[in-house]
Amino acid sequence: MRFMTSLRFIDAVAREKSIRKAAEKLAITSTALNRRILQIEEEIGQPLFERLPSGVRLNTAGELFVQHIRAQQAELARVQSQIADLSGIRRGHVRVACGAETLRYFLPDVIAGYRAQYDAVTFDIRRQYGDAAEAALESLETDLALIFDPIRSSDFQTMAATRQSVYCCMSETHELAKLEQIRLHHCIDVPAILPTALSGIRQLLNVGLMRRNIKFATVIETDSQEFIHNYLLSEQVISFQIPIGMPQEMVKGRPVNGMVARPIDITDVPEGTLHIGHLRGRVLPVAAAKFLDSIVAALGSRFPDQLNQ
Amino acid sequence: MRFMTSLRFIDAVAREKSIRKAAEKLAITSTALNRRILQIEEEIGQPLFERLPSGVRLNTAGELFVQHIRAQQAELARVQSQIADLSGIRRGHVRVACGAETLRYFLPDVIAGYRAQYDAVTFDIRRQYGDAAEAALESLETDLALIFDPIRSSDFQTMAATRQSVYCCMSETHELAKLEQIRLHHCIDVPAILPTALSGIRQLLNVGLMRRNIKFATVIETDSQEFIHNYLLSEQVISFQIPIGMPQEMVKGRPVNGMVARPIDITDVPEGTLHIGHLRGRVLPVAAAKFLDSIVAALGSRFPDQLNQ
DNA sequence: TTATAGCGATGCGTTTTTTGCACCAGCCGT
DNA sequence: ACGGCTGGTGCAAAAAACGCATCGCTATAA
Repeated sequence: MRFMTSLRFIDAVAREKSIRKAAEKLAITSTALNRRILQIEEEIGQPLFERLPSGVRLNTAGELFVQHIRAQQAELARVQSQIADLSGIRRGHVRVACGAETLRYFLPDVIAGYRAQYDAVTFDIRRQYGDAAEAALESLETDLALIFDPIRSSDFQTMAATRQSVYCCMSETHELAKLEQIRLHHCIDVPAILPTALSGIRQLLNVGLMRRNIKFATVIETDSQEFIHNYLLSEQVISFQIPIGMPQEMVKGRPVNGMVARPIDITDVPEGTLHIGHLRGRVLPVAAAKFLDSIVAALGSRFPDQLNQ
Repeated sequence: MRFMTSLRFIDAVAREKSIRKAAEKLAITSTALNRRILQIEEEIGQPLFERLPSGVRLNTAGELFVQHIRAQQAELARVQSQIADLSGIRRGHVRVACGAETLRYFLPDVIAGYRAQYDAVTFDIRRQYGDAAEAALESLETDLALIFDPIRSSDFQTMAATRQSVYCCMSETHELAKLEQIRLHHCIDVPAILPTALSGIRQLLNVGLMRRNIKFATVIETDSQEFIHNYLLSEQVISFQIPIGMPQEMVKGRPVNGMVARPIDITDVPEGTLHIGHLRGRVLPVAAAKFLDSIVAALGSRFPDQLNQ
């Protein structure tokens, strides 16, 4: 969009906090970028950036203006999506921020189903922890967020939510696999591989550990679900997951690829809530809104009991 | 604002429904304008205008896009106003649509008082009947509207309102001036000069006339309050006005410049309501918001009893 | 029917704007 | 004091926007 160029440039400089760095990313020279900024500042009537020896920084006016730019970009995307929508072929781009839990099975399924119907829609999927996802919503970098507890910002508007209890995952040959249900005290001194402290699952576990005054024998802490998944097959360790992060067969207690899941007593580890939503007050582009519908529908068919809307 | 040029151009073409006419207004050639439009259409990916032999007309996509442009312009104005505001000197531009009633004494007073404090704020005052004023709000051509009954659109958000009863105005030598209060039947066969049927006052009068089955001896119908005002001194006719359209002395019954006002019994002609407000859901520019405060304050001091907020 | 006037679209030469290169001045950490 | 970084500026080249003349089309009038 030609007429957005100068605005995009300002946004880029605000993000990079440096004209030269932004220029590099934008594939133009710093002089051209510099002059565009000076021109806009002149039109506004006052500077938008503070000039520091090490770069630039938004001043208050710039803060306001950049906020406007981002809102404007999101609005334009929405209108474009709306326009594309009425030509029959649904086009568009949907940006989703989500935790690792939904990334493995749930989102690929939903997206594949959606794209089977509307293949002109493209996606941008970012794995982000709750607070970062909320920040991305507010800066309009993303349209939708799937956040597993907790929600901090009041600007997050939940469109659907489902209660999820924590399961213990392990090789089917693991000792604990013989139990139908796991209590936390079973896990004492059992080697465990845990997600990082930012993860919602980890925070729920911490609640239980604090309550029972138990410590895990944490052998590995990682933010990679991929790694956890693979490591379970290599060593007799336990890990933790919520139903949406597992194949449906596995939730039912049956082994999948040599691994099984056993529910943890919810008196030990409380349930958490997976929230699906967007920035409060925002009108989503058509494609994003329809995709949100798909997510809600998929959630409803997977967890018919726990769904809150 | 440089980056808004193409968007302004499209807005202009949409309004003029003709590229050549719009080009003339914008002081460029039709070819330049035509090419800008073709370029934007290409970027959008589909035409925004239908080409007719007699000009152009927005198609559905164009409708959506122009709507976005106008919202964007209003937003930009708001942000600019907000930015100017934090530099201390309050700058800005306020656009007001109002009926003739408030145009004579009320608005000049309020604006003069406001500008005494903030002389960098400029105004655009348009006299418009209620429905046109509401349309101007919706197309974002105006920020505030002062509408004397009735309000039709649910998109009008009333920020203050005051009840106004109709007065009969005439030369102080007129026979009816001897009465303290006028009943409609007093006016039978008395030559009268009336505002047009679109005026709120006229509509209230019509209610009374219908109810009592009375007809005025309408000698002149005009939309010019100026004319009415001057004509009252030239011939023994009556006219009608609401308190906000008269000097405060006159409302109290005392003659001003050889003219007097007498209240009409409200059982004959019902009271009307003067609404002050803006488009629902809109965030006003700082200057407009502050000016709205001024209006509400002025209304409160003039009509302390009837003010509703 | 032809003639005409008005509309948007297009080719081409000209003007204006934007860009890139080279360089300057200022600040910081070494 | 110095090298390396920052944003800002003069000048020439490249790119975009513009205006003129003209085309094809359609509706209206003669």
